[in-house]
Amino acid sequence: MKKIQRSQCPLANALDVLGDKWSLLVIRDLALGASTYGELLQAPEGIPTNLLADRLKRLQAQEIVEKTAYQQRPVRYSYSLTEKGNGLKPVLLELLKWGLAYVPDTRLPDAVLGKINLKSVVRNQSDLD
Amino acid sequence: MKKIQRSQCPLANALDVLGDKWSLLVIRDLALGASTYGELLQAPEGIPTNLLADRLKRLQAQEIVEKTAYQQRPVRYSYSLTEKGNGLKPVLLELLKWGLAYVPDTRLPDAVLGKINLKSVVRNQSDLD
DNA sequence: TCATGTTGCTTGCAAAAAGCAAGTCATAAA
DNA sequence: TTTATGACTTGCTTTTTGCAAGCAACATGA
Repeated sequence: MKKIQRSQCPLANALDVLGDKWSLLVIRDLALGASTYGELLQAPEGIPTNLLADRLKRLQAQEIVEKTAYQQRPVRYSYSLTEKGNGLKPVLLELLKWGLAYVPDTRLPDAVLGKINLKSVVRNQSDLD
Repeated sequence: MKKIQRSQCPLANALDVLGDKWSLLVIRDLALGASTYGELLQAPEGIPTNLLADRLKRLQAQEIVEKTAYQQRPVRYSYSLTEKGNGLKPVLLELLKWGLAYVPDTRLPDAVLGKINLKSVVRNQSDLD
């Protein structure tokens, strides 16, 4: 069932996993502290529930996201980024900076401003921690 | 027919433009020196010609790419990155570094190695190890 | 002049993915 | 017993993707 890779280019391979409109938004929300399925559904972009389920499966298969049951009866799950997932934070930050710089009518919500260190315009892995 | 934006998040807006499997690959090739339609078609990933035409149109509409006729009789066109398009290079670099660091069986072709600031790639790659 | 080739696309169509609404299942609380 | 919540799944329509062809404007060679 595994697809063969389009090329050995690391960028093409990254896009095979992340090249859609939702995956990086899910990763954004996990990076900003969301952890349950319900919280991820609350994102302002309104991801359809079947797509959220699909993306979480794919991201788990890629070991970018992990799922753990944090309680039993009733069982409740929490999602979080793996180390590989955390490795995407510099990507999120560069895309964010590009959007802010070049796409009109974009801004960071105040709630997010507190979590990101935009002063360090240089990429810094701990910016989104 | 301009779509309304999903949210004001700069990341979401960036993904509305770039969130697919081909756009950033086209931008990669332009950044690496490709300039004609035919050259862009030669990318190892094998982009279908109708999708290349579509992506070039969309990227021009977003002012990420510009098209100029560099000769008449016969008319020949060259594509290049605008300043907005060049602003995506840090994004390409971070995605590339992530792919190199975390996706198995990826590598940079020798032809590309000469064109990229290898120091920054290597330095950050070791940070991720 | 005619056949052939090259560049830069467009068109048609089947298959895959996205998007929307509704349904399901295991509890838990009222 | 009814209602509610979390975490999804299913069904169906619309949109996008991915081939394969086709086409127009020249250029070149016989």
